[in-house]
Amino acid sequence: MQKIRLRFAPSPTGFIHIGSLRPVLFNYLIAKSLGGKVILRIEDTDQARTVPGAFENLIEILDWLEIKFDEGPHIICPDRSVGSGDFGPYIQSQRVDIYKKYAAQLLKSGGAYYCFCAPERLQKMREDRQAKKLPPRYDRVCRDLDDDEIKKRIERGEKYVIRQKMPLEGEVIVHDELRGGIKFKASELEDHVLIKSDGMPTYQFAVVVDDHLMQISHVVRGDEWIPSFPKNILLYRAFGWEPPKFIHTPLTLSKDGGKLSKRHGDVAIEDYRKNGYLKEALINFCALLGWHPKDEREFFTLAELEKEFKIEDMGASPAIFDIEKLDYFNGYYIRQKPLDELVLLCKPHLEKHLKRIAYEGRAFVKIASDSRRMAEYAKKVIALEQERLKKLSEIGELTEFFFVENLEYPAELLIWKNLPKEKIKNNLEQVCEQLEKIPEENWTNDSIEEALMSHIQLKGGKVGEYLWPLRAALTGRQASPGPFDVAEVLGKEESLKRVKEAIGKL
RNA sequence: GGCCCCUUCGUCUAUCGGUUAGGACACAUGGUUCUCAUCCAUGAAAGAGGAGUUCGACUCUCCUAGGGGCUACCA
Repeated sequence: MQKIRLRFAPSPTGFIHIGSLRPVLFNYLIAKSLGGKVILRIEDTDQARTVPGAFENLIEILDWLEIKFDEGPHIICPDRSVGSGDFGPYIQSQRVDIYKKYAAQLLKSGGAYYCFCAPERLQKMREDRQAKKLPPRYDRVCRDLDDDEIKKRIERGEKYVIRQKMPLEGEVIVHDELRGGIKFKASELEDHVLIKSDGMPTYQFAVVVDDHLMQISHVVRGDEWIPSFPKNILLYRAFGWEPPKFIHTPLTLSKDGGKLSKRHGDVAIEDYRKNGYLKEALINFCALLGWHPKDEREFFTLAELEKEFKIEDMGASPAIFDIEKLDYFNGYYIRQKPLDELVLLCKPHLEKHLKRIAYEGRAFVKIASDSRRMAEYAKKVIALEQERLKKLSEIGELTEFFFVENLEYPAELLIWKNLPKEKIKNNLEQVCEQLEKIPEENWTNDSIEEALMSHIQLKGGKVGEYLWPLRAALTGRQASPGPFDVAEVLGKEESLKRVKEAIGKL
């Protein structure tokens, strides 16, 4: 039986697009669920588009997602997700000799031919044909050059490419695991370039050679490749190779149904990480785009997906990237996080925000400027906001009032349901009195709650008449965690200070 | 223009010829010791259109429409 081997084959042309998450993930999940291997191959045959650092970037982000590869380019750091393997090199620019060898084989068997047409001529030819509403395909002028002429022109130093020789008639039926047979007329196919004039292979040629040599069993790639699918299959046939199974994943579209582009928000996976999305959320969300389990569960960890993923449960229709659902998953996974882990995750975001506050020259509360107690304090603060966080990046803005000393808010914020100012003021004074009575060592949310609630009951007042002004005084906000929790974290001294400030405003 | 892919609530989707068309996000309403959030309950919300096949079609076939992709010596 054939071994299960899948590959992810990105081009190092920049960041990894969020739309590529689906092909990577599905490659990985199919391999894992079938007990196979995943290979990382770098497709850098377009030298002009290759950008420095993109490769490292790629590794870094894949690593972050915890998508590990069994084989791939050897890189220095051994702990990283990419090791090496027996089918290298895994970087296409290092495999040109291999492509040349196979191109020569095809030339000899008549599956390919030399073409000396100048790019300028081709350009013009395409324009002419387009003007005549003809498909702008290569006009095959070099298809039947005789051997002597070819030899002469090569000796003369003319530049050439090698083109694949397509059948002139008949049809090619290719098979996609998701869609079944797809029919193409051979006459619609172009004699496309296999080897460019700089000696580099085109994608079309390199994938076929590499996938065969690397013994890939399933090709999972975006469905933008379907149009060139028959050319790939014809190449396999020309070589007499057995093609792997093909699965074309549907595209991920933007909210308005178009291509996902910068105009609609972030497109790089890296940006999502920067903005406080958890990999768990990204993976869970993405897995459900085009895959669905037999039952109605919807929360899946990577490990669970590795076990449960099935090709049969995949769909072929395109999906819209709905950031609101991603946010929901993100909030869910943030709530699930153990506090210590969450603190670690929030740390860079919080620090960034506090740095900005400091830069603006605003004063911090005592505890926040005490580096010894700060960590413990921040942890308590984060605990209070955990269930309110949708993105890690929100932590700074959300918890600012815990750190800055002078809250700025209008006096009206303290008013609860049109109650007169005097009444609110009086209530806050009562609250203040009650809080004063709680000893420092007994300053916990429970005892604060008990003290205040029994007082309110005694007075026969409505809870909101006391608690809303208290909370507003402590936080300076419309919305926040509850007043007892906030008071406990703030400490007795700071809490009383804020209540008194509020009284002063009224 | 040509070729190809796709089409169930606004969104992600379940249904593999017979269902009150199910779930989730978002939305609305109510409840949970003040607000927000969480959590719970409830509600509104869908088979693009037209022909067939069939006792019966969301499900199969065809046509139309809409959306998307490809059409390079880019991937």
